Formats: sequence, structure tokens, C-alpha cells
Amino acid sequence: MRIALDMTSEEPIYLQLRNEIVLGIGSGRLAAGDGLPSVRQLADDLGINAMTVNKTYGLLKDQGFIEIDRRQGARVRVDSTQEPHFPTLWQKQLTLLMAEGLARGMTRDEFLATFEGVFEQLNQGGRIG
Amino acid sequence: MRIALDMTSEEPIYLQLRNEIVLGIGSGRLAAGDGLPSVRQLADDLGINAMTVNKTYGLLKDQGFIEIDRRQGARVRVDSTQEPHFPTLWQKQLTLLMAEGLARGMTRDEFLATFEGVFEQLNQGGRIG
DNA sequence: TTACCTGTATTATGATTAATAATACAAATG
DNA sequence: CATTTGTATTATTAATCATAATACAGGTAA
Repeated sequence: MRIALDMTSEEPIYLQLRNEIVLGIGSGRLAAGDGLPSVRQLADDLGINAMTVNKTYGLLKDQGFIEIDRRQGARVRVDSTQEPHFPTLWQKQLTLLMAEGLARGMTRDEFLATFEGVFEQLNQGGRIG
Repeated sequence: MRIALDMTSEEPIYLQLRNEIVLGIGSGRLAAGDGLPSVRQLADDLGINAMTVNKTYGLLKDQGFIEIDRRQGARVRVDSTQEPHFPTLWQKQLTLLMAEGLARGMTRDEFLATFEGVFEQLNQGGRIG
């Protein structure tokens, strides 16, 4: 899976990496059970420190997206669903995002159109099989 | 307008404040042309430093949500729309958010329902007149 | 067993950011 | 002329980010 990091961004590297992996899972490019590279391997590929990757993996584990097995490494969880207050947080983020859109003058139709477009995009990203 | 800050949050105060104001604008509780409190006034009310409020106002100005007039203070912009690469950024954020939802097992219908709910909530928040 | 590769913990360092505090200043209002 | 606006400056404290160099426990495979 291709991962692009912006070293000039003010967004921390470990967060960028976390987001890229979540995007991979959400789009299906990373399927449940798929293994992730080892922290050293991925750090080498991306040209960053292994502890930074480790921080990302720890975060993804805490957030329930992956599970970590000694020796086997990190794998995408089969049931990423069970996070207690996820719905509340998610809705809060959506509220802020939509408020920003409304403040910019977006209409309900524009919301729906963008929504549909993103959904399509994510659904096409998956693998066949 | 009521503003609640969480001093224990890891989200910076100036960002929390920025988000609260954007929520105010998006929901219509703050209408175009409305004046915001002075930096010192708001800082006093919230029990934070005036320079922190100033940082928030500067950010909101840079992002096109408010305009700042010496002596008159800060006012909500009438045309918050004209920000060049806003649509791209907005879509990127929505993509990440929806990917997170998909990874959690959310369905298309759940997306739409939540979306409608948040839209309603924001539209009811506005003022009459 | 031995050698290797997992994630992880530790300690240190340098750079940046967040928040506060105490002033000070230009500009506009009353 | 006194007041209030946003803003700039300087300093300080605390926290975060990223790196580096190791080291360790625990599985795996030669």
C-alpha cells in the first residue's frame, strides 16, 4: 500500500500515518486480517524513526483498528466496531465539519452530492475478491 | 453565546474556541455581521489569556470566517465563502471521517441518517428573524 | 539451542508549540 | 484627552514531536 507523508505539514507524522492506514481500511485496500509491515520495515520505507511508527501502531491498537500479536506483528482487526463512545465522537466531528460547510455557504444538495461522491470513491477503492 | 472549554482536553484552547465559534456561525446562532466580544472581554469571561483569544481571532480571520476592524472589533463575515482551496480540504476531511465510519462498520443508511440528523440539529440552532 | 525478528521500554536530545504574563503601541471612538 | 480596540514584543514554563541508540521478552525457524 502506497503511503505519502508530508514532512512539511504541521500535522504530526504519526497522525498522518494513522490517517493513511485508516483510509486504507475504510476503502478496503486493507482488509480485515491483513498484516501491516513491521515497525522497522515501515520506518525504513518511509524514512522515519521506528518509534514513530510504533506510536502510530499503538494508537491504532488503542482505537481498535488493529490488533498486535507478538512475532506476527500488526494485523487489521476483524471487528473494529466495538469502541464504546465512537458514535458520539464521530457525530461531533461531523457536526463541526458540516457547520464549517454551512458557514461557507454550502447547501444541503451540495452536502449530499459530496457525500455520495466520497462514498463512491471509498467503495471503489476496495480489492476484488 | 455560551462557550464551554475543556481545560483537560489535549486539544489546544485556541482551537477549541475556534471550533465553538465556527459551530456558532454554522448553526446560525452567530449571524453575518454579528460582533464578537473583545479579546480581553472574552478572555476574562473564559478565564484564559487575552493572547490566546487573539490567536483564535487571527485564525478565524485567516480562514475567512470573521473580519476584524480596529476599534469595532471582530465581526462575522457576510461572505465567508471565498476561500480558494476550501472544497478540497473539506472533502479530504470528510473522506477521512467516512473511512473511519466504514472501518467501524457503519452502513450507507447509517451515514445518511446521521447526516440528516446533524443537518436538522444545525438548522434548528439558528435564530428567528 | 541458536540466530533472528517481533513489539516494546528506556533514556537522552533538540526543535517546536501552547499558554501565560506583563507591557507597550497605533488607531479610532466618545 | 481618556478609553478601548487589535496587535506586537519578550520572557517563561510546560508539553509534544521526532530522532537516536540501546536493550529486553517472547515467539519462530534454521
